[in-house]
Amino acid sequence: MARYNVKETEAKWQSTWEKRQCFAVRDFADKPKYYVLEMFPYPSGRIHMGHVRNYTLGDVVARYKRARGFNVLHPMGWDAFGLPAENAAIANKVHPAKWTRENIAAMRAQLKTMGLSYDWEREIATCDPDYYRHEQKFFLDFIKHGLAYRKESWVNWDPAEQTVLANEQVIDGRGWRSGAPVEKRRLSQWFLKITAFAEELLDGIDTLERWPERVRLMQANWIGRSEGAHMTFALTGGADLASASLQVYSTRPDTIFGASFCAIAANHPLTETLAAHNPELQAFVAECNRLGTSEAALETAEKIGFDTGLRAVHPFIEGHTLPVYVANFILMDYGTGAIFGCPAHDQRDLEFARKYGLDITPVVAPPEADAGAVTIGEQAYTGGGRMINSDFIDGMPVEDAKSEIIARLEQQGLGARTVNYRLRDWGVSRQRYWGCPIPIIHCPACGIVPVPEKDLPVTLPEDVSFDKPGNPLSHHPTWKHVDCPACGKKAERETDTFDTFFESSWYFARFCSPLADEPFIREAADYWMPVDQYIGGIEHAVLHLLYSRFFSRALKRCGYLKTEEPFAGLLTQGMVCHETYRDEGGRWLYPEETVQDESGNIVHAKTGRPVTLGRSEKMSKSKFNVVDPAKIIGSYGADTARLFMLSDSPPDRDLDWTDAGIEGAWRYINRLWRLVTEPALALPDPETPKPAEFSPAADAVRRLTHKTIAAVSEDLDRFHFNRAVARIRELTNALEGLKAGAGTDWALREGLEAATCLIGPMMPHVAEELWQRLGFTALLADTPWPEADQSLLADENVTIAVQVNGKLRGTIELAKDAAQEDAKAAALQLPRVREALENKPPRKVIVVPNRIINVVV
RNA sequence: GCCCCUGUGGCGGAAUUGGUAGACGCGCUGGACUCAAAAUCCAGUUCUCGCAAGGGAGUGGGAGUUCGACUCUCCCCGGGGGCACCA
Repeated sequence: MARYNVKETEAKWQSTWEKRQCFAVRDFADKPKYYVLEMFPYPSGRIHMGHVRNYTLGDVVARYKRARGFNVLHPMGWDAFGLPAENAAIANKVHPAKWTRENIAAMRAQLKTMGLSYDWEREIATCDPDYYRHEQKFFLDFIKHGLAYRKESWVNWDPAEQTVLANEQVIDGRGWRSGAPVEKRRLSQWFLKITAFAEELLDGIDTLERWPERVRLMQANWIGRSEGAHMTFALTGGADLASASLQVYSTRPDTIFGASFCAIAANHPLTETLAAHNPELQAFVAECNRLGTSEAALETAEKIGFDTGLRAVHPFIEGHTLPVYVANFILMDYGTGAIFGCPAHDQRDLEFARKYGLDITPVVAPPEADAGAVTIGEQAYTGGGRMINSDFIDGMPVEDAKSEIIARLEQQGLGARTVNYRLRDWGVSRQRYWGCPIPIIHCPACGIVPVPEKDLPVTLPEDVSFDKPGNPLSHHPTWKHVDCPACGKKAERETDTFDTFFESSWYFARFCSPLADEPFIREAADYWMPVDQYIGGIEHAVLHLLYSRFFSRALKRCGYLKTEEPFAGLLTQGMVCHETYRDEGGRWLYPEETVQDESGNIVHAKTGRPVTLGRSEKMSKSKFNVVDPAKIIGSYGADTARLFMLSDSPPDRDLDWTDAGIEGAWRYINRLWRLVTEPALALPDPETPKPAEFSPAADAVRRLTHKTIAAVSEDLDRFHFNRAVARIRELTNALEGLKAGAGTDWALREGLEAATCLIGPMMPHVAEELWQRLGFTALLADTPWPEADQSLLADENVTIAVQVNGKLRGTIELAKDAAQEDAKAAALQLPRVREALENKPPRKVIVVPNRIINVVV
């Protein structure tokens, strides 16, 4: 029999599935719906191993659920706007649209070689005006509903990408893609009011039971809810500011009697007012801006302040005022950008107070401390206890004191209980060409004028030049010049485009009706949403996943959808890693550049110089450790790559790529192939009736077959793909060992059918081929999942472990559910148990039915 | 600094949730087939003492609960990740 021909077989079944439209899905059916989605790719031009892993996981789920009788939606599309297209345009003089289209075509072809069960009729690309015109409409709706607004503010400017970034896109003070240190700039920008849903987004996390705990935690931390109070201090000391007041936010209003100063941010409005005629303060503010808030800067930066000369009036101590500083450690965009400092109970305030010689008054006595002898050394005390030195709240526990202070503030009209969030609104303006144009016109007379709906979409001009730095849209000779829709006079288009996360925040809902004129066909969206299982990388734990949760709520408020949580289940896959090599100078080397010398050391192939084998790291071009999926699929086939991706690690853990692992997967495919095409026993026809008798060996194999069906089903339900593979291999091993005997040929056939069905979602091509060779005319892709025969799941006999004092001393075979007394007697008869007992009766015998017996001597 | 995850053979990983630790795979060792190699097949493979039968140790380290702990509790150590002048 011929060797398994991968190329021919995989191509054959891919075209058969396509011809028969096996995976085209219709809205609505008697069957329950199941929507499985993998995070759609950016069309970089080539798939990488991360894609292979992601789409393999999704495809196993899709094919499995389909076999289990679900109406499965499994679509694919392209997150097609983004900076790499513009960079390619600058570097290679190719238009971003052309570059993107070509990349999509190349990647689609590559994905098709993987044998993925997508409904390609639902394919979408976000750079298509038929896609992005809808988000222009959404944006106009958001403005109407108060969910989008424009404001001038300090923003994160990425000097490398020449654009603004959202807070979520700044990692350790650097741009998330460029890695360039982010600068602060003051710009007028569009924002989406994600903060309007802060509470809902936080509460909603509790309903996401099928999300990984750590993603839920990361989102909760990002939203960052805290409870405290706003309080207002009257200001004195500045002639023209006599009537002004200062609002601060504190989570510790209870410590107000320990307050010794107030501090405001360098970019606080009050600071700006004061600095207007104060060059010294201007210099100080410049210094603060220069230092920035990057991690490195913060670790070394000293807390510095500038005494404004203003005094803040203490709300509860008659005649007492506090100095007001501008301080570098106060953030304008958290709380109110102003605080009162209580040095005894806040580490930052303590450091600041020490530097400027301010009072340090303890007002909380730790539970174990003597109230009279509380002193503060190097560490501020942030724990609980009872209030001291605090007038009317003396003696109260901290929590009661908070309530009491807030009550008094409210009585006096000086403050209120407040919930504060770390979350800030999502800045969506980008100074880039390759994105969705923001449908706004700036009119000198009318101001900001939304593009009327009848004029949508605002499409990107094709004839752009990337010769000049900056946004080609602003350089375009005609595009931005329009008449104001309101007054008809000359006006200018907004030249900013949306953050590309805008596109990925709703594509999952678009897949429900991808060709519709309107954004969503309501019935289709209501039927398919939410996504039952979403699969992708952990790197989007906050960014994309939080934006999408917000977007669903915003679209609901605007009347488009009813779903609040777009993703009911989330699987975050681990990275694909590969070993790395470096030469003596620490430069990365390709694995091919290294060889083993006679003594087994790894050396440079050309120079013979020593090479160090680094740890396995995420595949990346810069580390020279990338393996191209196209090469693997080309030589071993998609099934091999898929099996390896599934069998070596659980999906949420990092996966180590090894050539040996791929070889192992390839070997297994060939074993299975031989087992079906050259069986040791002649296989009966599919319709052959079940024999009346089975030899013990045949019976054992049948039991294993049905146990495997049950166990693999459960494994797939829980995404334990590596265990599922192990179990199917176990079954294969047993089938290989089957010798002639009563009913063995029938049992072999039954086992082979089961193994083929069970491995089908993971290795669809070879399974489809084997299914045909087993004599079936229907496609495996259309075949229902096998059912385990319940009567074969339970064993007749069980092996019971026998321990003496917790140590294994032997096993006994007994009928299942044998009487405890019999089991005990049998255990005590074991020679090694009798030895241990030395003719004395045991002190105690613990019998766990069908499992273990422990004799205590 | 705070929060989370994680630690099991030479390696990736299993272990019915407190009941025979190491399934399955990789690698390695020996053997068969072959002129030879590849492929394939068979046997073995946690460590340690022993010719063997068998004994001892063993899930990062230490204590504890239990007849029995990879699993539960407490302390410590290593690795990874998230957040971070957040008032």
